[in-house]
Amino acid sequence: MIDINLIRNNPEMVKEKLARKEFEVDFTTFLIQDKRRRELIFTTEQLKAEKNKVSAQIPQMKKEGNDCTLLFAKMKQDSELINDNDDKISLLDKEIDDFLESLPNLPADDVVAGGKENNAVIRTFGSKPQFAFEPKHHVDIVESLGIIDYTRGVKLGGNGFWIYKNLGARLEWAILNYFIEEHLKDGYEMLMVPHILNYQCGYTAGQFPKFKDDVFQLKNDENVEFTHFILPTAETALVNLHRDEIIEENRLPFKYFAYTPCYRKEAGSYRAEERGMIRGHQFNKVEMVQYTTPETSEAALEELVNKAERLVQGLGLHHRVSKLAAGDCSASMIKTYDIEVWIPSMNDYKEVSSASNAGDYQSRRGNMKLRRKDSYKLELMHTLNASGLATSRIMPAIMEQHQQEDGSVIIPEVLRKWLGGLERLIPQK
RNA sequence: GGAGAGUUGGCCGAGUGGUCGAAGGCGCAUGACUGGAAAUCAUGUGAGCGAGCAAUCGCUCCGAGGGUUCGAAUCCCUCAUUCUCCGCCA
Repeated sequence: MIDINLIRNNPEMVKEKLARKEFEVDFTTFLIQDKRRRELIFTTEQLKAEKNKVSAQIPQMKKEGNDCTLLFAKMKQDSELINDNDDKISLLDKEIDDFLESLPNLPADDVVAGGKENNAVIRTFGSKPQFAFEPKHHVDIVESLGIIDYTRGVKLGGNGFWIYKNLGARLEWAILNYFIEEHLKDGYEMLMVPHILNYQCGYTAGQFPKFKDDVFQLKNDENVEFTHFILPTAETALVNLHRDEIIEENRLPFKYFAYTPCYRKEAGSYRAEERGMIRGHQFNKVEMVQYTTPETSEAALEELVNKAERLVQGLGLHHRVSKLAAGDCSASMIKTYDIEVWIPSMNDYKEVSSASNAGDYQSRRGNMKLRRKDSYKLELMHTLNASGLATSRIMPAIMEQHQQEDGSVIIPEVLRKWLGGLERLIPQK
């Protein structure tokens, strides 16, 4: 949610910034409704003040034995008028809220306008591996190594699921261990969170109501709207930890991370080129989240993207970092960096981490505040998140970038301690 | 799944229809006292919304939502949640 006062005071500026996110708005109706709402509140509150005043006199009058019948009749009328007005106000509230929550966050000033085509690569690590042989697709590699079972995954869960088996499961776990260990070194607090979340979590994160059909919804009664869903990313949980809380300024920043599987419907997004584990209904991810003061969130974003990048570097994978154009940032975010790893078979870079600053957008939706040390004033916190990392793109990248002519795959050094020192995966007969 | 008891301000806790945004205590802040601290004393100490340049004023909020009433923290209904006991279970 963006600040309603920004729109009241400077609708043109907000309109211009949203346009950079390729979002067209017209504030005419909103501004009229907002004005009407405030007028209604003003007159209704005057009525209430009068009512309260009279109410306070009633015990005294009764004590003195006065007849209150006429007074009660008038009070009843006033109460009905107040109720009518309150109904009108809540209707306006709802319309205004619906409108406000449909607006994406404003992009940062240093984020360029436009869509995906305006994303800018800001740095690159390593270079595209050159193969003296015909490199294989990761699906063929993992099958020949016997570390992923697609067929049986589909048998159990349907299209979009797979099974890590044997050294595949251990490699996946090693990757996650590696991420966890690095985050602990950096002083991030590890959390294990519920995988089933209530609706409000999706709302605070900025994913609902717009993207509520992208998650697996849970409900026991066909006739009611769902109240819970399976988390699509740990961000949805982590960003709700401090919902409806006030945090003393000097306790910030909070730095958390959590490993969870991520469950997504990914309806209709399948393409042949994304075969394998590039896009599944369930994938593993370690997610980082920070809660900061407004003035430190910029620096926190750089810290997060650097952390994520170091993880990819540690695995020796060629990748690049892009700063997204406004229109390619997700709705809640003011600025986003993507880390994309090179997938030879796709001849393309695929996202392994997205590091974003949500500013106060999520905090406003979730009512998350900080109290200033000196002034005791309340302010909205800033929230940031970054994957660190998703394995579903990392595993293919390792398979393809580290593949050898004999069909084996070199295991990155940093992972070996969790695999009993194993240096390479060998094809099964 | 069944039965019972709770949910009040940063925390503890009183309050069962009327002047209660809410006693009392703790904590915290400021001041006095002190060489300094402790103790003590005094004063202050929630959030949201609306009006106002501001000082300030008004409205709303006692788990959430609805209802009864002139009037609800207090009565009724629904839901959430915590605790205790019983049952079932990985």
